[in-house]
Amino acid sequence: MNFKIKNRYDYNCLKNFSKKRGLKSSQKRMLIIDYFLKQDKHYSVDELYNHIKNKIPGIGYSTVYRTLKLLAECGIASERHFEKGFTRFEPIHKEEHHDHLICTKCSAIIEFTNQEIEKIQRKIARNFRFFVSDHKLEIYGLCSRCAKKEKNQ
Amino acid sequence: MNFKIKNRYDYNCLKNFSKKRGLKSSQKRMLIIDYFLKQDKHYSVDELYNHIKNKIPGIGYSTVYRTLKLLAECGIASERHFEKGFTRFEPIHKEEHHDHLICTKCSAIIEFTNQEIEKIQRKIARNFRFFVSDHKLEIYGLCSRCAKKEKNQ
DNA sequence: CTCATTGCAAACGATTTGCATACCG
DNA sequence: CGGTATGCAAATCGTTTGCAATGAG
Repeated sequence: MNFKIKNRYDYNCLKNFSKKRGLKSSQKRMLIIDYFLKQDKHYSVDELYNHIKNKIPGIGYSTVYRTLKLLAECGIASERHFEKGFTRFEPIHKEEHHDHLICTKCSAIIEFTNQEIEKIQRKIARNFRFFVSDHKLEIYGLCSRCAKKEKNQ
Repeated sequence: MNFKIKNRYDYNCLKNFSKKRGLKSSQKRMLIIDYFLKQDKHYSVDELYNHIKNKIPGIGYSTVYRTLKLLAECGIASERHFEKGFTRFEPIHKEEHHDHLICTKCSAIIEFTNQEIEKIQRKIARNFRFFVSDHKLEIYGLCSRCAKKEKNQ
């Protein structure tokens, strides 16, 4: 098949995971993964499904759902529970951890990285003899655009 | 009625909010709020309902649910979406913001506060011209007890 | 051929709501 | 009395799963 995952790391992850689990490959799944990784956004299953159903005719909701879960399981994507009552998936870029600014008005999501915070978090964890596996920093508020609109009213 | 909310601040919040919305007070609601604030834990609706149904005979799930939503709306409690697919509510103590260490094994939740982090967050927000209203820092991993167990196996 | 993948519809669990009744002011 | 609060059951929403048909190795 011609559908290659751009990132070598992700590709190996998936390959190893598939082997371990005895999974087969499939055209549809690869197309979804390809699209998801290329877009590099914070998709809910619903959003991704709606974006993709034109591009992959006859695709089912469960397939998108199952593919995202799969990516989460093999560590290529991570599940996030921002504000509302549903899950968003985002590609993980192993190189560096990032955190989020989330606009409560327009739902824009801005990513940022900050080494100081990483450092402090490690310090805090040490204090509590806590063995860190992951962390999430989410800053909620208004993005510059929405803040401006708010002011002008 | 004899059921007073200990914290003056919370009490005023609720009073103002009720006035604005034309709400009446009710014995059951006050009992729930009282219990919730006194316990000061991270309850899911389900947990709180189960703890409280012995203490308040005939109490309904929706009442607990509606009361927690109400507290969230008037700013006395905040809704958190930790790991799993349900919501937890925690009392907000206006005095100082705190964050969480969450054990992925036993679900223990440890609270902590750290001024440095607050400072850095404000700095980051400024960089993005982001108007912060709230933030959440969650560190996931193993608490000391679970980490020890893990090691011994 | 064997077994994984898929689409569909139906199950599920958490949350939310409609409605008749109970309660508050 | 007029309108809010409550309990119950039923609706809703996102997520999961069973199953028969399809696809991959």
